[in-house]
Amino acid sequence: MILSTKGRYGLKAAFELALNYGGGPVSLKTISSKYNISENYLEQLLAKLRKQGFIETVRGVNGGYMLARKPEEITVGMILRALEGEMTPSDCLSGDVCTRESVCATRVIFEQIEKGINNVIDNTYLGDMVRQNSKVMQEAKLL
Amino acid sequence: MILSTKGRYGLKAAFELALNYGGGPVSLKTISSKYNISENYLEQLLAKLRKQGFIETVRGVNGGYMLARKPEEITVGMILRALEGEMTPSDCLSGDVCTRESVCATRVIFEQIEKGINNVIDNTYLGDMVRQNSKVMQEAKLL
DNA sequence: AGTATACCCTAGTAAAATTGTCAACTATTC
DNA sequence: GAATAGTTGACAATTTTACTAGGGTATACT
Repeated sequence: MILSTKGRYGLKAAFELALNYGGGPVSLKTISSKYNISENYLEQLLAKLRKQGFIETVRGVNGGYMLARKPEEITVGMILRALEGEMTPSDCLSGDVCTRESVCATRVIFEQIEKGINNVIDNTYLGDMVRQNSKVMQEAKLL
Repeated sequence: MILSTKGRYGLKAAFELALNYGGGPVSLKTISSKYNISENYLEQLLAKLRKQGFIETVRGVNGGYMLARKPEEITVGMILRALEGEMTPSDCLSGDVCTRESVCATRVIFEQIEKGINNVIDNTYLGDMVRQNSKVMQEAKLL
């Protein structure tokens, strides 16, 4: 599995906040019970997103989490990288040693895989996900 | 890191065998010293590739490993999957539970990431890597 | 003021994955 | 039969993952 629960849970939570964008804070309990994720664990993931400026919090009664920016300004890649670290298939792309000589050919592959992934996650915004979702929900209603 | 050393080392070894395709077996020692990989560890990776029919072995003096098929018939994806298992970003794509309702939107992303990766690894053959490599080596010579 | 709610932060931890190592064994060649 | 080379299974160190536990702090409401 390429993504750990960090990325998967965190993206779900971020999406939930995007769904509720503009409607006040959403509590941890609400999210964790809706997606069936451990409350304390999710809290740690959301803390990471907060420290990196993607979400804001309101403490106290009726408090909770909310996106710090518009859903149209946050990409899936930003969320995943904040939680999982850089999405690179090989450290040989992180500019270390690379003895060249034949290794190069595998390096090219790693670069292409990386591009393939980035192409998706850097071009999809939380706002896109919300739109996509409402479309799916509408279609479901027609059945 | 998306790929563990299994996939990275294994792909390098497979590439080395592709380079030597048609020229008799290559010993474990040769590969492991060239790429600076633990001999015993690489052995386990090559065993996986052998059990899945991608490489063949010759025991005894002058023995070693060789591709079981032409480099033009083996994709990077075959090698990576043999070593790493299915390349999926989320188990929700492996047809388990998926409670629907909003989760769907994240599922769509996971599918797209998967497609992005597969598009690269299933369309690149070891033969392509060999050609790419000889091109790079030629250019290097000109300098 | 007091209490309940909800986020904040740190530490610990069991299980799994990763990344190997070791050693005895079998097959082949010279 | 000695040297080379792959085969196999057991084991082990380290790291990561996925949590759990629990005390602290801010806010709202009565």
